[in-house]
Amino acid sequence: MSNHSDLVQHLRARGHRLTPQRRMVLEVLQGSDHHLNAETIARSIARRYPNIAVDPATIYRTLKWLRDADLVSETSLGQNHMVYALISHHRHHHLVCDQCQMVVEVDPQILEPVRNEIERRYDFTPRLDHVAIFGLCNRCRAERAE
Amino acid sequence: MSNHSDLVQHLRARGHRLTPQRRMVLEVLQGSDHHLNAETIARSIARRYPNIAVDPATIYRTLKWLRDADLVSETSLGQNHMVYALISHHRHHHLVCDQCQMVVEVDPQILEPVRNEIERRYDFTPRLDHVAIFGLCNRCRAERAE
DNA sequence: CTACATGCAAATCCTTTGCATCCAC
DNA sequence: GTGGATGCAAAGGATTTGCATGTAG
Repeated sequence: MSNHSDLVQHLRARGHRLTPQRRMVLEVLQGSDHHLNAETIARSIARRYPNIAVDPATIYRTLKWLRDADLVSETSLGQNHMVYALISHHRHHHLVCDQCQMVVEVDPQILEPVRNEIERRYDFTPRLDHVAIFGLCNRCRAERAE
Repeated sequence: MSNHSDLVQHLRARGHRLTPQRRMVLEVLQGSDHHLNAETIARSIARRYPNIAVDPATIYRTLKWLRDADLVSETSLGQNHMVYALISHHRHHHLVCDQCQMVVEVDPQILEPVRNEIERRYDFTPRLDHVAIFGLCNRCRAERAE
């Protein structure tokens, strides 16, 4: 389920109302393969439809609605805002630099051994879909070494 | 370096000024082995010293100062606030159940392979001192299966 | 003494909410 | 037609900042 009409159908089938605003937010999320915050989504819509402005409150309400429908992930990358992405997109984790806030996407495979260990040793099912790992990037590490 | 006077010495040696407020924040952080947010720290101080109130702005400034001195970690656990903890050599990770909030402590060794991979493949130094992994515990998983 | 830390209040940023109006179904 | 969605403005919570005052060194 990755294209627009599939998603629309899925939502309709669950009795959700499909407004132009909701379609536009979905469209932006589908057009991006990385995480977006509410403001970025609003700007994307404004750029694509220069004569339309969707209210921030509506963006936020739409995102919560999509999150509650399990279609969108809501993640904190340690910045002062949440970021959102369609769940149907490939899993990926993030390295976030404590100092310069740079974000690097990480091969999801890297956490598979951890998943297995946690399931085996602790009988716990970890939700490792979007994990943020904080630390220092190479540039900032070098900078500090001085 | 885990007791109060050691920390104080360390900071003094670096030319930092040690005020009563800073000592109190340090004291609270040393008295807790889990992550605290600014408000909780303020309340702890108020409880311990009923006639003193440290301004929130001072708490935040102190925490940034300790973070910049690499004595305290500043982490986002996906809530709307940051949490802080002394960077100690006693690492511990936690499994947190999304449903029943149960918390289990996890062998820190479990993340060592991840640390190595991240350092090797991404030239990034992860700060894996207090990682929270969310998911479902065995009880809640069984409950959902019904 | 002096540079730096504090308290206080106001400002900021992201996000949520109340309410009248609007529109998808 | 009607319940749910929108826009607007105002409220909210966490955090930051400006500035006068206080104090650690």
